[in-house]
Amino acid sequence: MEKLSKLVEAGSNPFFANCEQTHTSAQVPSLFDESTESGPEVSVAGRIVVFRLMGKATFIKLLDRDGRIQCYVRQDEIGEEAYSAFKKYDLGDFVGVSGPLFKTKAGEITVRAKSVTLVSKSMRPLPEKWHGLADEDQIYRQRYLDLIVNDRSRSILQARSRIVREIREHLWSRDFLEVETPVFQTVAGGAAARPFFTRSNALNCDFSLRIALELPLKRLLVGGFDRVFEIGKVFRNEGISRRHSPEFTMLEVYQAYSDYRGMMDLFRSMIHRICENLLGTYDIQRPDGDVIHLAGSWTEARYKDLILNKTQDPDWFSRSREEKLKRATALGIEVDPASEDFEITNDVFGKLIEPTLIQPTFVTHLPKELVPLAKLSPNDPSTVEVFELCINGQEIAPAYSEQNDPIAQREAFEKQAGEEIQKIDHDFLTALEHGMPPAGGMGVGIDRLVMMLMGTQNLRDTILFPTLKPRATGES
RNA sequence: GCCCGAUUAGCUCAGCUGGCCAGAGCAGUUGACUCUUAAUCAAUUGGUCCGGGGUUCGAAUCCCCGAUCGGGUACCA
Repeated sequence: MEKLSKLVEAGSNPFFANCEQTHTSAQVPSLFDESTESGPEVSVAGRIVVFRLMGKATFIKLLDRDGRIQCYVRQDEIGEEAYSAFKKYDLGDFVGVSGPLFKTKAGEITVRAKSVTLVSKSMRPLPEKWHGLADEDQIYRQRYLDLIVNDRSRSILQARSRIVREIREHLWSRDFLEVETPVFQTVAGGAAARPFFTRSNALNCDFSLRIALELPLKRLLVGGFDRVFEIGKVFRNEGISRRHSPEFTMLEVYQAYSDYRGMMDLFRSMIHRICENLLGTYDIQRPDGDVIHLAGSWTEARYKDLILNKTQDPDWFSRSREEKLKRATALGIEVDPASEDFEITNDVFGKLIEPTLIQPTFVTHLPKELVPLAKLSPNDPSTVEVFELCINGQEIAPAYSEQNDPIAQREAFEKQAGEEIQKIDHDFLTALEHGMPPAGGMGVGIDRLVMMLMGTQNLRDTILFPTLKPRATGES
């Protein structure tokens, strides 16, 4: 603060200044010619994150969008007056540095400053340079500080953006149309979750925020857009945890004249593309040391077989509700005693099987009660034509052969609405009655996908600004 | 929602069997230093020990209430 007013008194307000950036920290090393031990003149710019002053010469490091670049500033090269002004710069200030390249004794390619310009002053100190910022609350509340000092956070969040870009390019290249559908919905459908509500003054009515993208996208199938996808935020007013965020990003894809098996190929090829173009590996290291192998064609397993295998009970599915309840409890899981038959079985799946599916596994033939929007399996009408892809012990992507029979769809909705207090989207049913082509559809939780690919343990590490409780008072 | 844990300088943390002034490193400030890599060396500033109440001659430390955060758990096809 005092420094700033001194600067202004001295007639140089840094906030009026700007500078050139011809290259980034990542581009500079490739410009250096090892044979001549020299490089061209460059202009780099960034925030000072290292400041090592040694009398009449100083090393600084600038942080730009690609990382860090070292600069060497000498009094005899920028002049006495400029150097004494430079010495007053602080960690955290933004500067531009221009000059040729050289290699230090330690072998680091460095910009030898011919000029240094202060372009923005930092009036608050940076977090500790060695330990970085560790306070989790502050990491999320002041993400900008986290990004400055914690390289891991930077790379995860940059990777997220690049992953989404690969997904888009993959789908574009297969002639999918990217669309945007409404966040405000009169009936929040396509999933079962408590919605958030908001109000329109102009229309004098209440809206839910969407909990899924599904129903509007299927209307587009009816309308003849037979390959569509959307990447967007959905909102669920439920608990927050390491794996749950109230707003999160979904990809939903619908492809007519395909089915859930087509979605398998689509998703696998998408992940393989990311491995190849971005990660440079098909093996993902988990924090616990396990490795997820994404190469190849991935395992398939029937829901029923997984259950029978886990319960070690060949008669599981013919047992009574009470008997299942007893046995599930004996396996060491908590089950709501009021649960329906299929819910008990699904608790066994969710609590005992899913967490163990670290390697990619397509779980197929789910019981129809769990999935009201999918087609029944022709061979076994108690199951549906779907897969639930589990990787990293989490459900990453469910996909269906989408239900396009309006009568069957209405029945499934009514059954669901009877159990839970849920409204039926009648307009969607009307749309189905106009005819929807057979289609495969898939939903992908982008945040969880990034979590898996980046090997992080907390969903919030993949979200730039996670939802937090507002600060009670004042500012720091 | 419930159960555990945490909260001390701008940041990272120590101190917690109740007892001389609440400490260190980094950052800041002042000085020395023309190849540093957590630069080094010397000096120095900085505290509502999360808030409130209680026990006690005495509380950062023990007890109660509250706030915030984290972990687990529940809800979430």
